[in-house]
Amino acid sequence: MLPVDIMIRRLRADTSLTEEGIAEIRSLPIRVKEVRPDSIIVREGDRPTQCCLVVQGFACRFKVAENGKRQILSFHIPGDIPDLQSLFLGKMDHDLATISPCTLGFIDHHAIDAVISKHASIMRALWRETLIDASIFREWIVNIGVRPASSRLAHLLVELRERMAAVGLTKDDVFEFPVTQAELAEALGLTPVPVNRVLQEFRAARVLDVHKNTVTITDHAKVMATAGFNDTYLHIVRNV
Amino acid sequence: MLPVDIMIRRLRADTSLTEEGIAEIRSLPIRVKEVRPDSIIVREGDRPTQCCLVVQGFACRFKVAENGKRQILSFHIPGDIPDLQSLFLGKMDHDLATISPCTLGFIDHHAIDAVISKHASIMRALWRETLIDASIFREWIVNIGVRPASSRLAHLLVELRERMAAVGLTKDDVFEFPVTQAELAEALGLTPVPVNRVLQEFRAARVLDVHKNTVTITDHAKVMATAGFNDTYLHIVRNV
DNA sequence: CGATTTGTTGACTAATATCAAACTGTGTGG
DNA sequence: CCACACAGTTTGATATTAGTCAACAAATCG
Repeated sequence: MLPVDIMIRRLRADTSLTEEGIAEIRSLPIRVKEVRPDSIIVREGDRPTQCCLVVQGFACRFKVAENGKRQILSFHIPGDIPDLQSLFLGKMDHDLATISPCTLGFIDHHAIDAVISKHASIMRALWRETLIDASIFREWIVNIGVRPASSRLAHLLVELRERMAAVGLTKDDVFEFPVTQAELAEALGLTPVPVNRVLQEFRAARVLDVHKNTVTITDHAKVMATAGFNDTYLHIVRNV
Repeated sequence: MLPVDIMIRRLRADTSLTEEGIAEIRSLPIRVKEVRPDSIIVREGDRPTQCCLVVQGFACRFKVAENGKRQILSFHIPGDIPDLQSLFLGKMDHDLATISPCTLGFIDHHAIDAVISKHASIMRALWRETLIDASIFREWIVNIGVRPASSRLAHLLVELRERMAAVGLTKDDVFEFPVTQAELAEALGLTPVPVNRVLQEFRAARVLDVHKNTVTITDHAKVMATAGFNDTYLHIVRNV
């Protein structure tokens, strides 16, 4: 599979994308790079001239607050373009980093500019991606704002399951998740101790298991109920 | 001032917007409506065919979680188009409501579609607005995730001050803020009791005062420090 | 195989939530 | 103009959740 294929697999969910548009995306020049885990890709304050496509592996965006605490803002899986917003927001307001070893594809802003000017269907599909990105942030605000620790964790894991499934990266209810408990804590507005305790409860109750970089959802109904999960916010279009 | 002027005042911050584009925006058909406080404008699950411009007053977006708790996702001030995302995300994933009495302007999706297809500069300016919206969500995740109650409150109020200032709605360090303590709590992932206590501390320390729908920032330096505020995420372009 | 990171555990603390009541201010109708 | 109603704010007491600290165990990596 070519690097660009994962991007197309994602964008195809947007039915307004034409075959001509897809062909155009295929012609985008992408510089592929292998990157070690825990490497910073773009830093707060940078003015990127390119966007980064996650081809393989996990990445995340984060901010470090004035009190030194790090907040993870999002996890990114293959098919995501986590810094697409840099196309129109000159300066990065947060960092982008790898979590696991990653294959990344870099696409110049001016190349993207050229295809969106030429093909309204691509413009729409990419704009839509940034809107879904925002929708996920909203759900994270709800998650951190009003849900107790166990629901937060369940919600995050179900969200990842759904997003991984949408690009074909799940096997039933098992998916790769190379994220430490400390990172989970930073994403959920918790500390590692309660994260560990909730994970153990889930394991003991045979609800789900996070082990060896892999999430296994055992009791699907229970996880969804604990999470209070409603997938509307992911705006996933199922091609029926 | 025409309803559309507040929108233009906002979009002018985006320097890529041409005079021709501004003329085009002026020609957009806008249906103006006066709306009572605490009215729902669009509901989760709706499929809007129009966008809503806040001309006067305060609005907010929120979600109600499965446990019945309401999380306010954003506050909206004149010049904002809080449901602009509905242009490309068919179904609303949250509610939009007024907080104070509001003047709202409704613009049909197809009218917006028409101007963005015709004028790339308008497309960019509007896309950019949705990206700033997302950037503010990110900062809210940080705010709720890692900051203590007093910083959260200070941060929210400074953000509003900056955004109000950007559309000329502040008078020195005083601005209108018709939001109850209970609503503040819902926006900050807190409950009304600690919100009240923090506000009293700020008042006693002559740092800031929230009274009669008005925020008065008394000790600017102290508020900024307490908030750990860095305005990068607002992506405000100052026309020097 | 030792070094380092990650996960686990227990005891204790701190922050915020919860509950319930009282108070204040504002607007309304008699 | 006053009494009342109502929304919003303030207060105190207590409960609960999650944080902190520190030590150890297990897994992973060169």
